[in-house]
Amino acid sequence: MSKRVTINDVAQAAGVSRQTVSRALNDKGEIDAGTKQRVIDAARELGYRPSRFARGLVRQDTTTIGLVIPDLLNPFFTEVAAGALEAARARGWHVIVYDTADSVDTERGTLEVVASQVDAVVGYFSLDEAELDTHLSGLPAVLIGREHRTPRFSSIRIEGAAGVREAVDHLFAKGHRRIGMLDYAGRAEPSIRRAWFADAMTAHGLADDAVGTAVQSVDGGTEALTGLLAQHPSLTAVFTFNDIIAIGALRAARRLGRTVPDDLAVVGFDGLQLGTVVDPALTSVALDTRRVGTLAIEQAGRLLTDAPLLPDEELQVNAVLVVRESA
Amino acid sequence: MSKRVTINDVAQAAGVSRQTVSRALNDKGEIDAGTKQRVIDAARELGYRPSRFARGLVRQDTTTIGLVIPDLLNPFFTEVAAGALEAARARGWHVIVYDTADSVDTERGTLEVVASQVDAVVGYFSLDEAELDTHLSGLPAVLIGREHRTPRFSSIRIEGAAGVREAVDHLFAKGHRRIGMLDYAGRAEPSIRRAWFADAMTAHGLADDAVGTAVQSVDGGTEALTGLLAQHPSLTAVFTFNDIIAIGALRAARRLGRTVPDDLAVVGFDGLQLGTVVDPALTSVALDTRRVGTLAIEQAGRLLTDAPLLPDEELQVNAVLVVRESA
DNA sequence: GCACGGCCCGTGAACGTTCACGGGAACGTT
DNA sequence: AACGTTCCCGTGAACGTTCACGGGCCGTGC
Repeated sequence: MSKRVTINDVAQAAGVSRQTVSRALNDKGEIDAGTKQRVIDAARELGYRPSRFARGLVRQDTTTIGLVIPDLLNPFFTEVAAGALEAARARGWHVIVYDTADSVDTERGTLEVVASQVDAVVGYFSLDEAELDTHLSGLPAVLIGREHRTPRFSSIRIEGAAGVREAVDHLFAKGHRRIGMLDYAGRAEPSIRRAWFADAMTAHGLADDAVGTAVQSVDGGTEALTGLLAQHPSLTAVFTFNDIIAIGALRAARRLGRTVPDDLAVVGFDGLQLGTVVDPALTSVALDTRRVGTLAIEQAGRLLTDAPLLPDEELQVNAVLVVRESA
Repeated sequence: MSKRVTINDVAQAAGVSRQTVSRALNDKGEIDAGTKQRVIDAARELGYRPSRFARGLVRQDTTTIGLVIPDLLNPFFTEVAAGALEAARARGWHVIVYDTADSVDTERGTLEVVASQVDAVVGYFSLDEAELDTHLSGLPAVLIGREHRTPRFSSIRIEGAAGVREAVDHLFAKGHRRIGMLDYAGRAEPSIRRAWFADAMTAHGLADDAVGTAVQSVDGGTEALTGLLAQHPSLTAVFTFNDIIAIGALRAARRLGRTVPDDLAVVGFDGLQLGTVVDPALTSVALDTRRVGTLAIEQAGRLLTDAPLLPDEELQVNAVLVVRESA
């Protein structure tokens, strides 16, 4: 690792001072066209690249955001990340992406280093707020898809009660009376989406007794629906925790000889682009994932400056039913 | 924006010197347990976070890589990005991701700023090497999926001739004689994959005359196959530029009443995970996308240190046929 | 002839942290 | 009593850049 080329090396090579080199390379003006060219040539000749650290130290302008997600290959997080990247690019900000590989330990590890690398952090975290706080040591943070309990944090809420209600309304209107659900198997307690579904069912006076759980994968959805239908053969429709599981359910239905949506209606959650490539296209309670990412970045920006924070009601993304083909 | 809390503020609050604060916060040792705790408390009290710029200036250890891709929502790039993130995490490196939104102007814009933010850059670029060079001003760079012409750059090659040959062999063995192709419509000249296909076809003495082009989307694939089959109804198999287009082709076949693979075999390229969620699962000439990302990061690391670069033959990812259900 | 303004360039200082070094106090050893 | 060790802590310097300021030179106007 040879010695670094500094601005002084360029200055010496061009026969001028530091400041003149700085002026030439930053289009500052107050410099003769001839010497400017001479400096530029010298810089290129020596392979000079300014140190981002030295530059960042004196001008406090560049902002870098950390984006922490459990798994970039999960299409939901991909879409959120894309939204965040777009919003950041519009502001000229930089985004360092951390994939925690669905591991709590990896999450801890990244949190440890993220605090010293970015100006604010945004993302999906699984740790509780107390531990987050100790790891982040005061770093501004925006939690996505999860309520914050302490004023220490800010968060982007996902509100799906109305959307799920819409979905059940839709199924009910189509004549469905036996509707099951495939919940997420990853946590101990039932999900909030499960609660939304229960509310919508009881609102219609329907029995809410056919519920299975699926792990987070297409295969998980396939297995889960197969099991659920074995237990409850009379089901004519099923609502799933998310689109990935729904796509697995689609496959299970086909393998069981049930055509969708005639023999079995399927409604997912998230509204991923992925739902449009399968056949039949997936009906889903859709989230504006791009907006989730955008909001998170926006709020992070507010935290970074003295600008007023986004009001609570804007920090919410509402899911709406998108009817495609599967229901 | 209130004044920044510096290490001196903490030192003053704790009644010690800079250095002692530094020792306490970095677990350096040579410090009394009591004062260490006192410093930590004072730091937390004041909300002190060390400046990454000042720190980076003096210890030259943290490395940051820029990853430039045209579109994170394109599953191929998502997988490459995931591979790169994983490799970077294993090394303790940070990755700033830039999505150029499939726009050459955006690519120019990011190249302009990327040089001053990262230690090396890796990714898919559409600009020619000359322009890349002027924008990057000496920044180490690894080009993915594209040959480098000048020693200025390094690159990761994608070699698919053998894999495509495998695919055609497979189709031939299954009795297919009329095999078409859907090439990429985005560029003026035919793609290299088109050439690989042509070679494989002539090797079997088959006519290579049924070729259409598709834009980069599922819908594009659907339209393109519909058109191709209208022109060449006798086709019994089709090879596509990539999996996205293939999935569109799958849908077109179904709409035309052709069951896959019996009435029409479909073979894609890339081997995306996405190909396993559609039905029938997509047979594809598969790339190890994770390895593409990993290699790029590895080579970037070599460029950054004095370690010897990866030999040419290792900088290549070979596609192999993965037979699933569609052919 | 002199003052003044514009153009071009250089010098000290500052940004906030870590490194290298030195030094005092307490303790034990001879 | 003198000396060496260990433990703990502080001070100058350095990292590489930009900012604020000052100053020389040349041309212009009165």
